[in-house]
Amino acid sequence: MNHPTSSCQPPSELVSRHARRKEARPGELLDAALDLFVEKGFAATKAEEVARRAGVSKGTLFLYFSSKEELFKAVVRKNIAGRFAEWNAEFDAFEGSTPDLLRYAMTMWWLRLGSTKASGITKLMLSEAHNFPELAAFYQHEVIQPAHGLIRRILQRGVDRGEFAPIDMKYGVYTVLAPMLFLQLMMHSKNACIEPSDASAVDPQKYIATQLQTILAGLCVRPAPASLSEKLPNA
Amino acid sequence: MNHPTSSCQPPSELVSRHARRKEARPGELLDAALDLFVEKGFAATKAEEVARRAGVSKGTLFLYFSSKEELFKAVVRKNIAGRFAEWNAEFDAFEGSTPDLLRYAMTMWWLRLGSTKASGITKLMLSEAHNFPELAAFYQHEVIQPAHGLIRRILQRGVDRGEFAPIDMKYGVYTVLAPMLFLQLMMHSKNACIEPSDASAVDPQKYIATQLQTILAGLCVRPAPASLSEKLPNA
DNA sequence: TACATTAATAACCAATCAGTCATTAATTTA
DNA sequence: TAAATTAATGACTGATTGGTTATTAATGTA
Repeated sequence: MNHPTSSCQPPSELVSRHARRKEARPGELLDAALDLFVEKGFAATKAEEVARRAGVSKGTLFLYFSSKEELFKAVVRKNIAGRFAEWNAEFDAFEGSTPDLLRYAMTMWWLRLGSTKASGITKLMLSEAHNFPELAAFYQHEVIQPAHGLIRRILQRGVDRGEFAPIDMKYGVYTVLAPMLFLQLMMHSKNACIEPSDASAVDPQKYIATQLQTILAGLCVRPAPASLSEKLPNA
Repeated sequence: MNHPTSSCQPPSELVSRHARRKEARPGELLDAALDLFVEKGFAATKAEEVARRAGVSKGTLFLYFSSKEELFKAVVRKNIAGRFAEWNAEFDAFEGSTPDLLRYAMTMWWLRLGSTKASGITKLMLSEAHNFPELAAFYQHEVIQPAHGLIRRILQRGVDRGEFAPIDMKYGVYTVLAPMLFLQLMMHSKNACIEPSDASAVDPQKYIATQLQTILAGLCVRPAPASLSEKLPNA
């Protein structure tokens, strides 16, 4: 009766250190792992530290995840990869114009992923892919490809409906992805190494709005809402 | 007479393993270290591997550099930090218009740094700064601050001469820096994790040219080439 | 040639850390 | 309550690796 099914962090010594909570452990371990992976990277995160943060011993971690790499994959699945199906369905069901769909998609991306801890995974993969080829392959297959596919389908929808000019899809996808990538890197480099220590941060919402404007100006076939890219004559 | 002062890598067993080449060692070690740091990151690069690539034993490495961190600092000094004085002087002596100076600066950056191995240091610092605070501080002081200063002086020159509209310097510096950062990240992420495996690379020269176009359009006070930033009415 | 100097080596040490396993104890079942 | 089950532990192992040091040998000098 007094066993702590609902308390995430056992207050102190009130709860036995051997409390059995089979259902809650994996989720708690995954949350702790996300925190630490994003904060310190994959290689630099110690299994024991993840366990400690989740309130269990290292042995328990390996009871639920067979290795550190499997733990990482589970983190990626829970926070990123596992959501593409839902997003695809959502975008398929979208009724409005494709410019609106793109605006909606980037806004949702920011709210659901970009602004959360999980977006730190991007920076992590960028730098550690080389040292962990199996994780890189997993990430490529479970995240990069679905993401590109999703953006490509949005752009294709615009072309098919005559809203966007026909374009080289490869570059189109990049145009959308690049500012998202940059924003994530800014967010997860607080301490130094991009900004001089006294700089104040960029406002993400404003940055996204500006980028969207530019992207749509480049894509749209319409009266070209202030078509920028065509009239930069000098040099 | 036959002692190998000029051969970088002793061909094979022809040269004694104890060959004494005090002058050449540091340079060779620095080159090997740059290769490996850029390829695998700081933490993942093993001291012994650096030594082996330079053709010496691990002991010899620590004879010339007191620790792995000092080795890294020396690499940064040689390849990046040590060049700012020269660049500052060069830009001070520049005679032409400030748009031309900016074009010149970004082109030179690409030729002398951006396109070289050394540009991989940027990605490395971005991801490992958190785990090595002393290196982060060093890099901040020796690279980030001089770089921002250099760009700021170029922009200020433009403002002072009436070529650029007065701007918030902080944002101006970012506008110049962001595409350089992005290009470096693209270059040093060949394998995966940004591009889907079948994508072909972006052309850096073209990318820089395009970015310069956009940046100058935004900065110049001239016929105000379609002043963008003022007419973004909707949220 | 004998001796001194020092560049270079390789065996070694101590710390770190992913993953294992014998043991403990919470819970269930009889 | 006693036996059986299994969640959880933490001491342990083996591999890795930054850094040290006693030894070796190349070079200079008398």
